[in-house]
Order: sequence, then structure tokens, then C-alpha cells
Amino acid sequence: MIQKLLHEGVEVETSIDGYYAADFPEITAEKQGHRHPVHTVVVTHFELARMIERVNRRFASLLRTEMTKLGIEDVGPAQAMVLMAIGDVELSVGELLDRGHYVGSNISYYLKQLADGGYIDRVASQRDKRSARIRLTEKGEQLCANLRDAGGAYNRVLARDADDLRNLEIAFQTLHRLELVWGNAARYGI
Amino acid sequence: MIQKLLHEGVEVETSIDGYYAADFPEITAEKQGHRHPVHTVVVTHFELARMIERVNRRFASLLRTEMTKLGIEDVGPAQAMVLMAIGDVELSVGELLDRGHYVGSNISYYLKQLADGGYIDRVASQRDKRSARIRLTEKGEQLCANLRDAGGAYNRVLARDADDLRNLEIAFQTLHRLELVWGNAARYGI
DNA sequence: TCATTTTACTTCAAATTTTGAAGTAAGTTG
DNA sequence: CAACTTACTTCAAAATTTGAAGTAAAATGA
Repeated sequence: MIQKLLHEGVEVETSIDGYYAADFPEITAEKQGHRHPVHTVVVTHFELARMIERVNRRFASLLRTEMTKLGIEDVGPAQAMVLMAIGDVELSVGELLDRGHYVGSNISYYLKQLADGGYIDRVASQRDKRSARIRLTEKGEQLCANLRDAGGAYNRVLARDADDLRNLEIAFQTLHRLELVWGNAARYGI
Repeated sequence: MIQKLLHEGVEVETSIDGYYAADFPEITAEKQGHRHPVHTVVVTHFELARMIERVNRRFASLLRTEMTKLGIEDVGPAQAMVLMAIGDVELSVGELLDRGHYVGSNISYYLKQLADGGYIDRVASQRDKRSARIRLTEKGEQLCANLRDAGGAYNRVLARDADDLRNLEIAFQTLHRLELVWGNAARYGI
């Protein structure tokens, strides 16, 4: 039975696909006590996917709001995310694709808008003239800095103590694992 | 200094926004040992957001692939997610909005396609004739069941042992927290 | 060496998804 | 019962994403 629980993601009691974690007393109780959870509740692949979709939607609209506050009208939140993905290094379009699992034509489109808006510079690489080298301009760096500043308030709320930090790290790491599993599955089949 | 670390999401050493958790020896080491992490690395709000975006993209394309395999041509992955959000209960459009943080007109649009495809039934509520009651048809339930079946393989890979389950739960719970914080911020300001 | 293939991207058109403004019909309230 | 609110729907426009086709440069191999 335990084997089945571990391997199938069986739903027990309140764990109906579509309900929130807040409805699961086991999980929340466990969090406070720092003990191993009693595994009567299992989070499935799909519950996580739906949660990720929701959270992603929330973040996008938050980002849109922040950008409106900053008076940014020429690019949207998706483009801002590309900007954040570039960060403070110079990289090629290919490297950027890997960073965000974008599709090539999509990034090309965004980079065009970002270049038109003066947020990035693109220079053909000397070594390989096919390869475009991308970096943020002053303006691009400024937008990123402003967004990071605005993000500070969220970091303070989200990471109040060591326990919060621990959970954020585990969440990050677990999402990275999902990324790998889902990505490999898409390429090679599961 | 520790206070600053805790409250600002300061990036230390390898923790440059845009790099992967796999690059953080501290996190990975901690996972195996079950000990408290040494907090030299902090996951910021934005790193998480970018990870969520990436993972979401991966899942959407995986879902698209699964649906193609199942021969579903009349609706896309977004509509399938709505179907999964409905689950096996009857609910109103408003309840569905809450479940996925959708925008009303968006759901209306999806529900129309799903109804046209025969995946859902919509009946006006007897009590309140403005309110539409939604539920899956046989065909809709079948699609959900097929998708859940396909998901079984992922559950097996992702939740191999009690530790995996624990991390999945923490990830789920942490994402739920992000959802609340980001959602409240959007409505009331932080 | 030079034809062929591969890589690194871009372009464009079409599809999909999301937004926002405006509408409708049914309930609710003073 | 007039005015307001709620629960949705519709529609057009915008934003995002995909996919096919193209271009130019680099690598390969006979």
C-alpha cells in the first residue's frame, strides 16, 4: 500500500485534484513542527502543474502592474522577463534560449522589440558572424534594477526567517527537477 | 549581515540571477544530508518567477504533446487545464475563476470552445438564473482520465521516495504562498 | 577545395491566448 | 420599482506563441 502511495500519487481524503494546499492540515501542521510529514496526502504532477500555471499568471499580472507604475509602455511583462534572463552578462541568442526554454522565433521577436525600445544592444560576434551577442543597455539595466528594487518588498515578505528561506530553496530546486523531467520527457519520451 | 541576507535576498558567490539551482553546491549537498542548509545562497522572488515561467512553458508543451498523442485536435492545452480545474464537481463560472485566477472573459471563451467540443455541459442554475453551472460530460471526463493516466508515469519518476514527496509538498505549499502574496499585492498593494 | 550539411539565427504569417470595454439579464436594495 | 450590483457573455484588439521557410556563415567531407 505504501508502495502504491509512493508511486502513483494516490489521492487520500481531502486531496482532490484542484483543491488548495491550505486545505491540507497535514502539510501545514508538518511545516511548523519541522518533522517528517505523515504521508497521507500526495501532491500529483497535475496539481503542481495547475498551481504553477496559477502562480505564473499572478506573477505576470503583478509584473504588468509594476511596469505600469514605472511608466513602461513600449514593452510588456514577457519582454521584461527576457531582460531579466539576460541579466548583467553578454550572451548569444542561443544561450538565452537555453536560459528560458524559449522558442527561437519567439526570442527573435522579443529581442527585436527590446532593441527597438533601446533596452538591449546586439552585435554580431567577431568569431562567428552568425551569432548575435546580446547585452543590456543602460536603459535595460535601469529597468531591471527598478524591477529588482520593487521585488525587494516581496523578498522581505516571502523570506522572513530561515525556515522560509529553506522552503523557497526546496521549492526552487524541486521546480528545477520538474523542469528537467518534463523537458526530457518532451524530447526523449518518458 | 545575517539580517540583510534574510531580508533582501542578497546574491552571494554563484547565486547570479539566471543560473540554475544545480549550480548551487550548498543546496544540493543539503538535500542529501537532510541537515539544515547553510544559507550562503538565497533564492529571490525573481529567480523563482523565472523558474516558474520556464517550468510552465515546459509543462504546456508536454501537455500539447500528450494531447496530440491522444488525437485531441479541437481544443488546446489551455482548455485542457480548464477541464482539469473543473474536475469531477459541478461548479459555477465564478468558482472556476477563483480556482485558476483566470479573467472572466477568458474563461467564457474557453468554456464556449469546450462546450462546442462536447467536453462540458452548462446549465443555468435554478436558484440564480444568471449563474451557469458547469460540469464535465462523459467525453470531458474521458479526456481528463486519459491525461491523468499519462501523468502516472511522471508521478512515478517525480515521487520515488518519501524525500521526493516531502519536497513536492513543500514546493506546492510554497507556491501557494507565492500565489497568496503576489495575489494580495496585486489587489491591495504590498 | 568546393559542394553539402549544419548551425545560428530571422522573418513572416497564422494560431492561440489574454485583455478590456461594453453589453445583457437576473438578482438585490433602498 | 428605480438604481445598483452580480454573473456572466460578446466582441474586437492586443499580446504571445508557434511553425514553416529563409538567409548567411561555419563546419564537414570527398
